[in-house]
Amino acid sequence: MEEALSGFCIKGSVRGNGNNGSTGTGTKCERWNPTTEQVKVLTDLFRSGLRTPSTDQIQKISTQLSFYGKIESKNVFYWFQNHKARERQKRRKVSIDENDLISRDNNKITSSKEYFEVKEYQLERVIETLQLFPLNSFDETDQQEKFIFHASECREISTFPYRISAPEMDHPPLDLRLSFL
Amino acid sequence: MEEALSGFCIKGSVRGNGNNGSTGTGTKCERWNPTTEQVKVLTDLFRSGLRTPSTDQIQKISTQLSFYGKIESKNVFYWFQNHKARERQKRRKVSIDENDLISRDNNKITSSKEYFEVKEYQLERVIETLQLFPLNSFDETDQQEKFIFHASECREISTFPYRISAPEMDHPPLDLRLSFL
DNA sequence: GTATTATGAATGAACG
DNA sequence: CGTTCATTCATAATAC
Repeated sequence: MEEALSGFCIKGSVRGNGNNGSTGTGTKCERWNPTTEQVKVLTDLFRSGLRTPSTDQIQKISTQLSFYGKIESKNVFYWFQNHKARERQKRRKVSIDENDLISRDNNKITSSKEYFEVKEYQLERVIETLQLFPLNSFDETDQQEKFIFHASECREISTFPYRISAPEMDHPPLDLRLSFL
Repeated sequence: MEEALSGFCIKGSVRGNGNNGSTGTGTKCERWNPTTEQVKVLTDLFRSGLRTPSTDQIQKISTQLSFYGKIESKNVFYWFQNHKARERQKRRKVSIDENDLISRDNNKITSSKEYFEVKEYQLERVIETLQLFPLNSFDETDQQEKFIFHASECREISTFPYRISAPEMDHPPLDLRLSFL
């Protein structure tokens, strides 16, 4: 793969007050580019029910996939994270889109336009072909679906959950003379 | 100060009062997007040893950082939580990726691939005399903001956000027999 | 060559 | 606190 050495990320953070510091670092960060075989294996694993592989699993997968090309554990990690997230995202969108037609009488919403992938079937936990992980590989219980509807937006937490009133003092005296502290 | 070079960041980050005014169901409350300065200050505080700021400190920090842009106490709180957690995670897992490749040939590959490892900024010097705004008298001089500043450019962070602590035996048989492939 | 899409990577927010 | 979710950013790949 040729290197189009032009990849310098510009995180143009435009803000009212923002003054982007110097970002003139042409750091070339190359991201992992999975091979076809790697993607295939990962996809199969995913379809087999693996959603959130453990560290151990990730390492094993990474090791195996390294045979097909350069890869790191983090790539596997991210891959699963993204894949899972995007599947949900897609399902959610479809669901919302079809939300008008659905009737409470039939819970089958297979009329989605993208159900090809969305359906994904309820992977059963019996994947003999993937004996790689004898452990609780598929304990994700993704079907649980977690009804975190969050109002679709984002919860506006007025009082955020931190209550550090306790004299934790896990940090040194910290002179923190920040002129304000 | 030159202006933000990039015209990107289309994410209409209205940093007003969360009033996006998105027509329709646009009740989207965006998440905090720290400015470069804010990140810098927070990073400095963290590097100075602050790990779990008290409520009071959070308040003060937030107040000060609000000068650079919209920010809330909860943002500061979360920032420290995330930063601390991720630092730890990164450190726990380092180069297990190579661990497998380098077979037990007693041949330590140390610079063959991009499987770099942790940046290893073992600072954590707990500077008691921290100054929030390092005008120029910041104690440390070495590890300034080489790579830890992953907010404005290509972050070449190698480690990934999940812990791997398993002593991990060499490399077991690995029954990844995806025969169906 | 430019616009769009797909997706790797990053991180704020929040859960358990 | 460690882990997970959701959203966003950046870029390789691809369409136009």
